[in-house]
Amino acid sequence: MDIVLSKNEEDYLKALFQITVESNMGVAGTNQLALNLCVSPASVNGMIKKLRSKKLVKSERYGKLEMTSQGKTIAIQLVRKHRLWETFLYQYLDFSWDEVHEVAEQLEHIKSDKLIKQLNSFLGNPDSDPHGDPIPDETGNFSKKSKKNLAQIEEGKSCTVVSVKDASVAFLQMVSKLGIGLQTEIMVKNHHEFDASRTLLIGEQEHQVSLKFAENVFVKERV
Amino acid sequence: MDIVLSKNEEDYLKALFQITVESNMGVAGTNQLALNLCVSPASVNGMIKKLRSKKLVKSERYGKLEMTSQGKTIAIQLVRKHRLWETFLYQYLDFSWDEVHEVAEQLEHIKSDKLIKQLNSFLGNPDSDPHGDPIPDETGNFSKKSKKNLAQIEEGKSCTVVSVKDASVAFLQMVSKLGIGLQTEIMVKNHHEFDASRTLLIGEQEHQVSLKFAENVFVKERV
DNA sequence: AATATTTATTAGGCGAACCTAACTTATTAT
DNA sequence: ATAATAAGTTAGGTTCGCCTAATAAATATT
Repeated sequence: MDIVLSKNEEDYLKALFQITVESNMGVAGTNQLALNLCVSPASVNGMIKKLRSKKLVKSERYGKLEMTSQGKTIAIQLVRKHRLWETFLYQYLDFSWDEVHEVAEQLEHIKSDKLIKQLNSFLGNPDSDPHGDPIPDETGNFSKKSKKNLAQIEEGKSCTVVSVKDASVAFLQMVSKLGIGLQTEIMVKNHHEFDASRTLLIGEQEHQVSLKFAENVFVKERV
Repeated sequence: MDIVLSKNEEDYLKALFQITVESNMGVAGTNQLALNLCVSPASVNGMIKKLRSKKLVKSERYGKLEMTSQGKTIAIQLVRKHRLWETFLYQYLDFSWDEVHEVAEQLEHIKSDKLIKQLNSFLGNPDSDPHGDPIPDETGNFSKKSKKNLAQIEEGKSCTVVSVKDASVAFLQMVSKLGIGLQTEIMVKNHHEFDASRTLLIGEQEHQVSLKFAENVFVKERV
């Protein structure tokens, strides 16, 4: 019943899942996956052949790659493990936002159902990781995405910066000039009707930012 | 500076360390190691060749296997990681005494110095694992062995059973008849001068056991 | 000392996962 | 429609860790 996959097989499934979800047609190409995994297209081809025979990927020769529901289930559980571990590292072991990923990448391959079940309850059934990304439950359901952009935060509420959209140098310069970094706490004082701009309270300082700016900053609401 | 070893190389070092320590001459044979790792002598030979070239094992062709101090250091750090993880699983994730090993066997191969440093402080710098075995510190020092046999426990002190010596059926039957199992708490009420026998308080019941019996039960002192 | 036995090593192969180079099929542009 | 480009596949080769079978060295026995 319980299929045992190698670390590599798992990595392929996870990457494939990510790509297929992003390309919202649920498909991906060989080269795309190769690029993502820093591996040659030939290697991908071989692995896909194997995953196909294990009924985790469905696709015909020369056709686009698509995952079976079983393949997706496995990938989602890997995401779950990854994000639970990130949460643990962040909350209990004093890892910073940007350090968690690398270690979680290793931890997610540990094989033990009990481990992940217990880790989950130890963490109090969290529904999002330190980056604000949602943690799917045991059955694979992502509740609601708890990662929001700054523009979605209501007046009077506070939030913590978890990431910024990869954007122009100008944007990043502006970000740092405002004193915004990862973990920065921001209180949204006002929404202004006229131009949808926002007044933010960052530390002791008030700043006025445009809607466009706010949409490029990702935050996690304070609970 | 920091040598990166494969999971297999690490497993060989750990097993070799265990064997060489047990054979208190600090040496081991190829076949012995092969037996321990459930692998053919030929495989061991190949790996030893590699470890030798990495200066982790010192031994000449056809000679007994011996570890270099660097090899030992690495092995001890693996033991440290293993036991810290066991402690974590046991104390925080509700794993039982006999479930921890298998998962710790996987977790000990995670590469991250910070992880183990933080895990250690999270656990409060423990000096022994749930089996009562000592946890070496960052520099590789085993403080004192905190695993004791029941006969070493002073009058009036309490302890918890962590293991029993592999022994005769008769002994094991006696153990279970007294209501002793893993995790059982035992209070040592008296040492009797006459025959060195002990009076134990197990739960509500008092029992009289011989010195020989007490020496075959391993316990961890209550802190 | 000569032989037998145990222990260590080499030789030759297999599977997983990687690579490069060459090829085929599909798509796009002229 | 045909040629050029992009995308997917195959072939042949590498490394790592494993195997079995055959050999060489060390140790034990007569």
